[in-house]
Amino acid sequence: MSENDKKRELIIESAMRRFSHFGIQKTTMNEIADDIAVTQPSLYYYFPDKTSLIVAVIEKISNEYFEELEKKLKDIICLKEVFYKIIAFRKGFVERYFMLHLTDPSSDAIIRENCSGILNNSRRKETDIVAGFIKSSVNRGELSNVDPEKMSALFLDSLTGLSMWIIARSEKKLYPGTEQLQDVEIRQQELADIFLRGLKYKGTNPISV
Amino acid sequence: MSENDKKRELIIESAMRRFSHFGIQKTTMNEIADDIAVTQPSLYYYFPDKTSLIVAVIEKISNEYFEELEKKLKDIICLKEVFYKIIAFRKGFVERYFMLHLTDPSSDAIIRENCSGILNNSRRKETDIVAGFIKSSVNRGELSNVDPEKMSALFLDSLTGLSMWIIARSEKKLYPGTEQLQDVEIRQQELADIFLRGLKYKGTNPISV
DNA sequence: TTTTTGACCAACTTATTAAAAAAGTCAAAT
DNA sequence: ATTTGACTTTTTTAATAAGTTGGTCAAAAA
Repeated sequence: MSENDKKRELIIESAMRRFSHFGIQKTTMNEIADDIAVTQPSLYYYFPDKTSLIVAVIEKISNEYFEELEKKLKDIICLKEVFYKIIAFRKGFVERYFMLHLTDPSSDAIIRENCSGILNNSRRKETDIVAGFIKSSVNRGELSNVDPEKMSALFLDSLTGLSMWIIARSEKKLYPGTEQLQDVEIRQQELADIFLRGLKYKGTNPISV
Repeated sequence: MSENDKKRELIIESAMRRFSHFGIQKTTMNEIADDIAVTQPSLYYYFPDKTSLIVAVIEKISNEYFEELEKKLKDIICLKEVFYKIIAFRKGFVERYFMLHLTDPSSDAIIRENCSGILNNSRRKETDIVAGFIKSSVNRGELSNVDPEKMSALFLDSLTGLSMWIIARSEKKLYPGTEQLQDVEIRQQELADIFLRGLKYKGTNPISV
């Protein structure tokens, strides 16, 4: 890694810290420059504008997400364990990066407009990962013959939606409280259980599908 | 119904029309007064302030919701049919009252602050209704022994969350488009199917619960 | 050549205020 | 009991001035 790249990283890391603590709007290029003891114009040597720095940060966060997630899921095959690990991991991620409002409809327009591609890719990637586990489970004969991609997307979107809705319903605060996040995790686990077990029919299926 | 009550109703109906078309903020008491050909002070004879009119409107909408919903669900016992009817009904409801942003975290503060009780009650009531159907289904031996209240709340919250998330992910417009609402319905139906059938295990359950 | 910086400008926010519009009141009329 | 004209108060909106931030550039430093 060249000196140049190192400095770039330093800038991104400082921006990441400030963005995730104060939010993007409340972070100035000068503050980031001060953090790493250079003047503000130096930043513009590495990033043409603030937007591209934001994009770089979101990209790094996305990479970090999958790096850590894949580490967590390594050597796991049990689908229930996979689901629960993802839920727990997402909780930690929300705690860390809530201020970025990455899944929030009322997020900064700048994120929606410049990072939708990254976020869409992330969603697709996570869907693919979970789909892989579902597929394995199907192949092992544990699950009925379902469309892994579709089920995966439905599961993950339902998790995200459930989280959004629970947090939206709670008193609007700057950060979701510990109990709220706890509640989100529990309800998401319940939903995971439904996905795994469903409302099992006894005997033959009385409801035509 | 007294003359007084009739006029009250007239006011509420006009407010309902304007609120659901233009939104609460963009509707003035004068416009409502004009609609029913009285002067603005007359409204204040029936409602002490705008807030109480808003509350009355939300209350009426909530009542209308359950009245129509219970009509739709009358004589239905098949749980799948119940789920699908609710999903279709909610779609129509979102179309009609989207401008009120009743489930939106970025909704008018006035709604959050004054109508949270009504909205919480509505949520509880709908949960109870669905729980009743689930209970019946359990009693008929169609479903395994689940907690109907819990399952009902989980199902409905997941539906709402999924809807929020799909609409949030789409291009932010004034109104969600027809295709988006269509997509929401389809995904919600898929989720309903999961709740009904789950990812069925073949043979004995290999995943400990 | 690569990187950094002081000095600068332009674009965007925030604060302030004035004007307009809305909410809300009340005594008198119906 | 209900409605209204005339009114006051509160809230929004519009305009604009002051300050901040994003962004540029030629020259200096490494």
